[in-house]
Amino acid sequence: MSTKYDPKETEAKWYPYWVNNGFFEAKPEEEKDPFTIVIPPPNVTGRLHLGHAWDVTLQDILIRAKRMQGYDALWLPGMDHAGIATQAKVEGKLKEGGKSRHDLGRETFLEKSWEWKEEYAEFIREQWGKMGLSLDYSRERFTLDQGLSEAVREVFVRLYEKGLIYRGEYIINWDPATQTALSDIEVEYEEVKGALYHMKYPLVDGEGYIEVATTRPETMLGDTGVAVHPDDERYQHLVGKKVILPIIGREIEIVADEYVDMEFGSGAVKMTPAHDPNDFELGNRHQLDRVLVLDESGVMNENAGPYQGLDRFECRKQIVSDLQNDEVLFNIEEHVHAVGHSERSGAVVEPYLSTQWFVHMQPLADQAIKQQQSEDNVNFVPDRFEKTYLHWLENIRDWCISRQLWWGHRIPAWYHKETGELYVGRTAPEDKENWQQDDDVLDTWFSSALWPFSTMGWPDEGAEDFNRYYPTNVLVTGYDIIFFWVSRMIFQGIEFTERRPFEDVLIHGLVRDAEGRKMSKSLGNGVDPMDVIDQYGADALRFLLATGTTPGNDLRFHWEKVEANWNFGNKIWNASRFALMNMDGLKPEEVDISGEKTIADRWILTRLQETIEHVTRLMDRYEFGEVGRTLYNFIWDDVCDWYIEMAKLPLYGEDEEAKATTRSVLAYVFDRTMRLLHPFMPFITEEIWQHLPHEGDSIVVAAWPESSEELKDEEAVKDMELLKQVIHTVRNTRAEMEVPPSRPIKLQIQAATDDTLACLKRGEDYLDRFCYPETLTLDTKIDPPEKAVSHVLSGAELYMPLEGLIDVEAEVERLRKEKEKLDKEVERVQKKLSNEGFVSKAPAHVVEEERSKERDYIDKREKVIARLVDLSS
RNA sequence: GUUCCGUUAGUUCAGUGGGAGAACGCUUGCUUGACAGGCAAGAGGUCACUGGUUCGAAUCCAGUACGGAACACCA
Repeated sequence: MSTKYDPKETEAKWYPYWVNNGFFEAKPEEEKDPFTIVIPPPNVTGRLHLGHAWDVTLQDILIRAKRMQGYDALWLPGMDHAGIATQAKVEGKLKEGGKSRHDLGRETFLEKSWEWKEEYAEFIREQWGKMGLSLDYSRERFTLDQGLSEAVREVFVRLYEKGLIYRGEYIINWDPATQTALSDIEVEYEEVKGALYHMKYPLVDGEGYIEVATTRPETMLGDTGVAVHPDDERYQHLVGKKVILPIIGREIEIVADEYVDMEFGSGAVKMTPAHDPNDFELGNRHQLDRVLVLDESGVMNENAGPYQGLDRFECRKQIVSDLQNDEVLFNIEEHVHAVGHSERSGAVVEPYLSTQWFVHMQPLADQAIKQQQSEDNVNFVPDRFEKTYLHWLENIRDWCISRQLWWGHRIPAWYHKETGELYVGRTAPEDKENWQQDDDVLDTWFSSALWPFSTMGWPDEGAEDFNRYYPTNVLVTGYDIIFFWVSRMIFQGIEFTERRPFEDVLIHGLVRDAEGRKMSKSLGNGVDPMDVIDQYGADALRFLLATGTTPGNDLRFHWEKVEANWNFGNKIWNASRFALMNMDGLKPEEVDISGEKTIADRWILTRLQETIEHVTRLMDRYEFGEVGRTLYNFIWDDVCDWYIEMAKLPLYGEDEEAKATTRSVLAYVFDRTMRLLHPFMPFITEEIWQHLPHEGDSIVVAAWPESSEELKDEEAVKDMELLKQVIHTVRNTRAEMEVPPSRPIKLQIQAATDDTLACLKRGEDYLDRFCYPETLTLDTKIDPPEKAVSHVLSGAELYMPLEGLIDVEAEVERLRKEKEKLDKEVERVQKKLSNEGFVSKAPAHVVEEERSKERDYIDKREKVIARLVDLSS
């Protein structure tokens, strides 16, 4: 074994071994309770980023721990076809060859898209492998698989038959770049410095004009009315009259509606029912015409009169300039407002009148809210995200689900070629030559909403996996997709399986760069997890991601932190090397810790039991950061810095029996520790575990450690406390007085009681090894030597005669300071204890603790004072 | 505008009603038979501010300031 840990070699070795042996496969036939997680399916568009890496690391930790804890653990992998994103990529590739999807035709384009999918799916699997994920590949799914597509059709048809899916002409969010409709949540609003353009529309009867304002002047071409508030005295006399729309010359009516805010602007609003959702509704109430002035690519159409053929932004410039010349537009005011952009293409989204398919959300949302109020609610971790979720449901709006794309689930609706009759069904009508299927596909999220059950065989409710593994136990995802995905899985799960699709939702944040900025392509500050793995290994990356934060919070990525975690791996590696070198081919059946053990043996075994308990408890509460810290400190501080150093005594000694026991303890402790750490750092723990005396084929399927009361030893813990204190004090004194270990000192320790003396005697060998004394005197009564440095510990006094080195004055000064410190402590404790409220109201054990501190401080102070008297005499 | 989150050591973050913690960085000393990517010993904090509850508040409550997020927006 090399003195440096090389993750590359180790990590490449174990993953194929795990997969080929089927360790990750769920086994429904086994007499175990199932535990299920479905992966949030990544888009097949490309590389996994650090956000994915974080998400899957948390899931892998959970599923590995549960597998070891004896569950039939299923972690189901899969990918999402990602309609818009993938189609855009494939189209981009075609464009390089100077072609559009229309040149290819629907079928050929889909063939190309499937090729893309196969290529990238393999790429993603490779990345999963590098991360070390314990996914059950035998159950891998893709949202466009036959089974999942069947589920999509089933859901569509059932919702349609229930009246919860409808088709109609409404204002939707239109992305002119990708030329498809979007749902409300696929639009991101950004504050933009724009302008408010004030215009005058002249009255038909020539009696002046009415003033209106807009942020999108080009839409005026589609105006079909002007609205004022019915109570607005300025305009009451104008209601019912008509104005002439400049440029177009259309006569449009002034209507009264309570929607209008009298305080804003002039109190009169131009109405563009084909290009604004509010205007659309208001237009319905007043039977206003709907005039579309834009085509699907964002270019002005034939209704735009002289502006036909101009791009929408070009048109805006032009129209502003023209209207200014005509003095229709008389004022331009700076105005900051939120402009919607397509989440995918980044293009400015147009509210656009269009015929689309929608899900009627209210009944589904009501069901989900009701479920959340019941005992079988979804447990959000941290729970504050439940509020986010409920707030969204309570303000639900209908979901536009049709997309003008080819890559996706085609809407199972057919129109009769002659009669135009609509048919919705699981399969095409029998006389399908007379019918034309709807060209559109469904929103990608429509299929991912079914993911927890469509992947398990639903709608076949007799499917084995569906019955065994659904509902799933926990879903892990980022807070940024609660609306997109989590909430939709919940309401669809309730509607179609009558159950919540998962018990818990573990929410994490975003990975940010070292400065706290979001990682983005435009900033170029993204970090590729595969680069991190290449440099430091997957274990280091995983440990960083698992321990970097608390649930729900964002995580900053620092390379230094990855490096620190690599160091941790290296530390484990070297500690294990030490253990293995001393184990000398110990066989599993030879591991025997029943013999007589040293203080260090008993102490480390106690610490191990505490660590097992603590880690197990924290895992169930998803406190991975705390687990990580607990293991880090146990391994580095307790095992490496103390236990290994102490174990060297018997290991390098002559007592074969003691040696054998310590070897066994080493084997025992390392085995349990590797298992506890395995979910976090699967590769290095497997590598080491395989070298240790072990039974079984892999640590992946080894049992989770259980703590044992019999191995806890309070006496050893007490002994260690005192010994560590003594050793620390001596080291400290040596460092301060600049006495190197090579220069032995006389060390005298006076124990306050026989018990303490016995304890020191038990640990004499350790004191000998760690304090480098020339002579070591232990007694209950010691004559303080002259010119010695002294330290008062709880229960013992330490004397180190340092002739020639000690400066009596400095020593007196140090002791004075020590006394002052103790004075303050005594004062503080006594103040607390003299407070009647404290003594009567605080819990008894807290009061007793303070009393015991008081005794200890007073005792120490007396001894310091006595020492001062000695030195000054 | 509503809701939520954050403010703790130089930096990144834990903690959470009973005397402030880790990692990294910094200082000093060590080629101690696993590891110098190591070991040992240190320095470093009015836990943002103001009130309140409590015997006791960094921790709970209210407000303020600053930073961030989500949702909703009046053309």
